[in-house]
Amino acid sequence: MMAPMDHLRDTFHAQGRRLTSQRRLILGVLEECDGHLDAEALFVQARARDPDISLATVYRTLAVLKEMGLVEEHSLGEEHSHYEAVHGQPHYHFVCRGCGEVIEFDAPLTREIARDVSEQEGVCITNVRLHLSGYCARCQDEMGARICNGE
Amino acid sequence: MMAPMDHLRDTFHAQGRRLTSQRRLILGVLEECDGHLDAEALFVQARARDPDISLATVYRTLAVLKEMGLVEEHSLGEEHSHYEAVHGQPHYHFVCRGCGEVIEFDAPLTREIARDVSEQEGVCITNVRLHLSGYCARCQDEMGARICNGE
DNA sequence: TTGATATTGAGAATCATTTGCAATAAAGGC
DNA sequence: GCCTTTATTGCAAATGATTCTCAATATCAA
Repeated sequence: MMAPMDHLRDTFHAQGRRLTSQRRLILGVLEECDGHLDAEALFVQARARDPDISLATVYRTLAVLKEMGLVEEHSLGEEHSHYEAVHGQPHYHFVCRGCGEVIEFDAPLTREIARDVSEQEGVCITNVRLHLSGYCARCQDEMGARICNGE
Repeated sequence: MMAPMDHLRDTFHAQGRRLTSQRRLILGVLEECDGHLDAEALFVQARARDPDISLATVYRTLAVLKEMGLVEEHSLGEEHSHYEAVHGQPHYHFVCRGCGEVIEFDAPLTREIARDVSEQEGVCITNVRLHLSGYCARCQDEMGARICNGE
């Protein structure tokens, strides 16, 4: 049971890669739980459906998917990386320092910034990452709405 | 030989911390070579002046300085962290994927973005990180100015 | 000077991620 | 379908960055 024309397989073949059940699975998990999973969480999810899959394969597959542009890697919480299936619109992240919640948003102004920097510095920009952190509404309540402007 | 009023010492004492020769040294190195050193490079520089200093101390000191707001940590090249002494103006980074050069710039528009997101999502933002990557002018020349909009 | 304790150096420990290698399984040709 | 080639996998060992343990040391207040 697979799509009439197997895009995915073709995408892989176009680069001399093979579409394996593990790769399909990992990409699938990443698309369903569309949040921002780290390698370990992804591994757990994947292993639920294929008990034999290995963590090394998760990492290797993530590297491949990233190289193919199907997945993005984020260094959100400072520590280890999180991965997310690429869907379309560019978007950025806010991470709550309290509870870790991730909020995605778009900010058209970044394109303007990129253009400015590109002109002023003579560089060409292939990637923009904007990462805000602070406290979400809920966490602000819980702590009495103080804080809000220091670090 | 130290400043008439030893600000630094006071800053440390105000937080129940001690100002040691190692801490002074590390902060010094970080301020002189004002680039973006990683822990290892910093360690090498520091050891040139104090052969007994340990890598663990470098990490510990960086953590302390970061906590005190005297130093910022960046995850520039994806891999390991780089550190930079905080001077004043907020600023962001462009990293060349070719040669690794880091260009700093300011972008007042980020404040606008932060304000927007803050309002729309009800969050409070304590930190903004903007990280551009691409190819610097030199690297573009070397590769024939192609590329410039993929990845 | 002295005592209390924050900090250090050295090395072991940890964590995330990568790699070597033999076994396995896609894709292509028959 | 059956074979062949070789990309991919699983496992375990290796790596690299960072953190921790602990006894020894140095800073600072009294």
